[in-house]
Amino acid sequence: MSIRDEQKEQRRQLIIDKAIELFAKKGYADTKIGDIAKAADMSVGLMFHYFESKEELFAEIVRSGATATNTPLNMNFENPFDYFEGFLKMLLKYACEQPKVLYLFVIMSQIQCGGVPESVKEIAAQTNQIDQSAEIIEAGQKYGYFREGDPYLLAFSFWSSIQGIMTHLAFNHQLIENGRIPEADWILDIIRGEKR
Amino acid sequence: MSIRDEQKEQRRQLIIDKAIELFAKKGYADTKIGDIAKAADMSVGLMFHYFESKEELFAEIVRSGATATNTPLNMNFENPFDYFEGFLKMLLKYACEQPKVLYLFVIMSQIQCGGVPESVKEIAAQTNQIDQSAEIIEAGQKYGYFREGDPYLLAFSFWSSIQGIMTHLAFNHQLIENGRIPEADWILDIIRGEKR
DNA sequence: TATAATATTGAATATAAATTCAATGAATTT
DNA sequence: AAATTCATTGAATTTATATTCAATATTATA
Repeated sequence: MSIRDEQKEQRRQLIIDKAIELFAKKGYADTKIGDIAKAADMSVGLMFHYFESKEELFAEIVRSGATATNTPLNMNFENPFDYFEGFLKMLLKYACEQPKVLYLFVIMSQIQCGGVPESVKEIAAQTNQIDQSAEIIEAGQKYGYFREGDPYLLAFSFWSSIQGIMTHLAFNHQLIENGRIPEADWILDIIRGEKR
Repeated sequence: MSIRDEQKEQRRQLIIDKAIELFAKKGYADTKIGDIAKAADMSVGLMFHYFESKEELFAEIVRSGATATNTPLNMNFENPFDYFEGFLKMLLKYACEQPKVLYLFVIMSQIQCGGVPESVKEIAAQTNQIDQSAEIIEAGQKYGYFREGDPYLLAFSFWSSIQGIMTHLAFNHQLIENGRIPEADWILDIIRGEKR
């Protein structure tokens, strides 16, 4: 790759990093291209040299967010409850090691909000954690791995709590600066069944 | 009140009702004045005869939402955990009796989203359930009424779950058409301490 | 019925933000 | 160093909506 290509790549990455921070803090609708340009210290017009549109920039971020929030999925588990337990632990570890992941998590949790283009909502819908979790919970309830109740609501509650933690950590960075991974086992009690 | 005043009031209420439904379904940013006008079967221009602006219409709805979601607060309780238990039960009963409350709940949960004017966020901030609950939880943890853990996160999780239920009910009306109030005691386990 | 007040419309205007573009500067290649 | 390609800017354009307004219809009051 030529020097110019490398610099272009770095510049793109700079824009993406600044955009991630702004989108996480203010949401898609309230983050103006001008805000991102200012944060990346360049003119508004130049943004369009690097990205086709605000929507496409956001879409790229959401794609990487979908990957990041699914990363812990590549793991083995004995039973479905252990799967959630392992997922949660890995997620927290991963997020604390790479604070950018925290921002991505916040962004992913905002996608169903107003002002977000339909095309981006579709990207996120493909990796919808809640629906996937609800299926696993429904199947596991028969064996007592999970408590009784509407599987969708249990999954929703579980993921909302994770998002709450992630958002909390994202904007209270001092909580993880010592490298300790926050305690969050209580989240598992939301779904825990009597066999667990 | 004159006939005209009454009709004006009814027309305002019609707009508000249609707007509540649309705001709940699509969010503030994605609901255009034209959408509301169409739903209320009137011209866009006429909307401004009844409401100063889209923002003011929304603000009025949010104000009524703040009242509605706080209504169950007027009650007695023995200890702080019972307070949450009673609140939850009353809320569910109230919401199922008046389905409009469900929409208001959905709207209240969207206010921190992007595209919502600052002035409206401030209205909602005044009745912030999470912060209020966090204080109660923190105080009650000393006596074992609530589980250990970050009080803010516990409160966040508790309220997220309630919002999940409310949203679920709002858009799956058949779940309450038989008049039965849905079972949701598991939400209390999120915050329950060993003394409860 | 005549007059005044209010309701309603559709077209014109305002606004804010994204996007395009022509011109310029800087770097790379020949 | 001349020519070519890419980076950058700031100003002009577009676009999508909210908002205003002059004109008209409807209803209430005298």
